[in-house]
Amino acid sequence: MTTTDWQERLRAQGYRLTPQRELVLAAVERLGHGTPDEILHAVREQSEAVNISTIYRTLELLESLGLVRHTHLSDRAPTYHSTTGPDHVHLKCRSCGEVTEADPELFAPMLESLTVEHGFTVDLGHLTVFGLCGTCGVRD
Amino acid sequence: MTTTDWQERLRAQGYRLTPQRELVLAAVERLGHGTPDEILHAVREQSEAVNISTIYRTLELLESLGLVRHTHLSDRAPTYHSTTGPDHVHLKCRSCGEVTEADPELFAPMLESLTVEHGFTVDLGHLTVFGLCGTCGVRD
DNA sequence: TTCGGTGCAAATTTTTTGCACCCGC
DNA sequence: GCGGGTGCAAAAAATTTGCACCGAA
Repeated sequence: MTTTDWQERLRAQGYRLTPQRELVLAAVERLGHGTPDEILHAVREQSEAVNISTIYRTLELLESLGLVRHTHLSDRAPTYHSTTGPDHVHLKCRSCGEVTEADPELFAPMLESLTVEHGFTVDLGHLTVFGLCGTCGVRD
Repeated sequence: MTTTDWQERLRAQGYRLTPQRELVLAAVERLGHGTPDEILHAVREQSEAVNISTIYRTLELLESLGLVRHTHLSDRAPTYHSTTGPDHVHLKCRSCGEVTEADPELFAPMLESLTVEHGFTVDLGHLTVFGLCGTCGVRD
């Protein structure tokens, strides 16, 4: 593979392209979504270790470049996911822990209402909706 | 004030009514919403200190009783709020940090869509929507 | 009197920082 | 070679836990 767009963008802003940065981004894309610690382990499976501090620093950089984003899929840890592919909103089941991705289109009425009622512009990419999935939520 | 409903419910489940538990609940109601640390300081203003471990343990208990709930108003800390008063969804401005409360009614179409499309039952009380408030979001 | 609850301190867990050395450009 | 980037270890934060003592019922 030749130089990609993001790699050029990285350099255009004075940053350097390092193997660690490539590994972390690749790991996030492979995982779908993961916490810093999960990303660390994913990177290790693929190659030699990258230090956890570098994971944190790299995720911060990648997020500032818009290559990854984070949301909170658990009460305790930030979860990063790649911005490659279509936007989506995360649905997290409180019972089984399953994470599904919903079409942002479903949230259009909400965005409209919040704009009209509160002048509020929603950041859908960061949104995670907690609740019960179809399997866990069945009653009677 | 005489014995309230929650106090009886507490005892009905074998728990004891302690001054710490009353202080923590009062602090949460007074603050509107706050992190464990903010609640600790709020309690201290009102009376003698309560240990931070007790704050954590008490919030967990109060949440299991349904007297308080938590959501995530910042990337890092859980924020507790009392369930007294009407339900509401939190809107958090990424720019100025302001937190506003939105009418759950505005989210009805979203709840409906997620039920239909994913069989997903939303927990609105835990929801916090990030974005830009009317003041910060104005462009041009 | 009996346990559940609290304070305290130590242990964990998660994230951030300082700094010497390394390597991309 | 220069200056940003990384590894390492120590520092900070944020929670959790073990345990002896206290006090609500």
